Amino acid sequence: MPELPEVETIKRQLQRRILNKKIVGVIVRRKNLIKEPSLAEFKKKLIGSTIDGIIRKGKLIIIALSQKNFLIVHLRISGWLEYGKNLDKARVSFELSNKKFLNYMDQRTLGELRLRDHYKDLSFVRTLGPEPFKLSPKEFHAIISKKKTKIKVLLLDQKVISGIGNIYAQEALFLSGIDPNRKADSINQSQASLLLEKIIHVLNEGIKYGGSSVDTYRNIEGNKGGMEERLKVYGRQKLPCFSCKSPISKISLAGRGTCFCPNCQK
DNA sequence: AATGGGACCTGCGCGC
DNA sequence: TGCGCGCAGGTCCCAT
Repeated sequence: MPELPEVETIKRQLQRRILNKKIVGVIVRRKNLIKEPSLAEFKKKLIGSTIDGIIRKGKLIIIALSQKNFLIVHLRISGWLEYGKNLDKARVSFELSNKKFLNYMDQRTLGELRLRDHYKDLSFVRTLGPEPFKLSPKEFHAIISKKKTKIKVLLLDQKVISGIGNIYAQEALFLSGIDPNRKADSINQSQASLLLEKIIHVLNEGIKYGGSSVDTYRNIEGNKGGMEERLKVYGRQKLPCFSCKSPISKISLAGRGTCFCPNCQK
């Protein structure tokens, strides 16, 4: 999915486009994406609501509504939001008061939409770890030095640190010269500081270039991001490392493809 | 506690 | 061309 930079890009565009608009209609083409409440309640409560604010928590988009409830969108792997015409391919479309539509797109339909009175009590939100931007190098080292799992797997654990996904984890490890197989507790303070710095760097680059569109991801205008062409290791298996020219390896860690340079990352 | 596998889904590109 | 396979940005759940 959309990782933190993609979701942040969406959030910023939504703030420009849909703030203060009223929802006047809801078209649900794929019912099982609506996790709560019932489909009828979902539509009934949404229609007539005004969009008061857009919040991002980790990889979640939360749309604050005038009737003191929240539309919580988890894009999972292949979701994105597209603003404009009513799209037939959209899984869910929200009709707005300005005759435009906010379309929930999702090839694999693994995403989740919820309408709730609160979002902070959602278990996924409650257990969300801190975002990298908020951590000091010392705090980050303290967190990872307590874990024996592989560092790459740890970076993907939203309960430990939130916002990082499979692309940016690989990029940050490459930039800090750390082998994704390393046990987290084997990383010393100076390496942890470098890793945190690179995590923040790649996330900020991702935001700056509007996210990575390696596959389905689009921003709300339907355009691709610009970050995918700046990725250093993701998807570059067998190609020469940008730093040392030796071929990039690809392995599987916790069921996720993982590219790295065995020569540069120790 | 850590690890691996499968589940949830659709659709693309590849080799045969 | 058609078909089967592997793979894809996430997360949860279960067994070992």
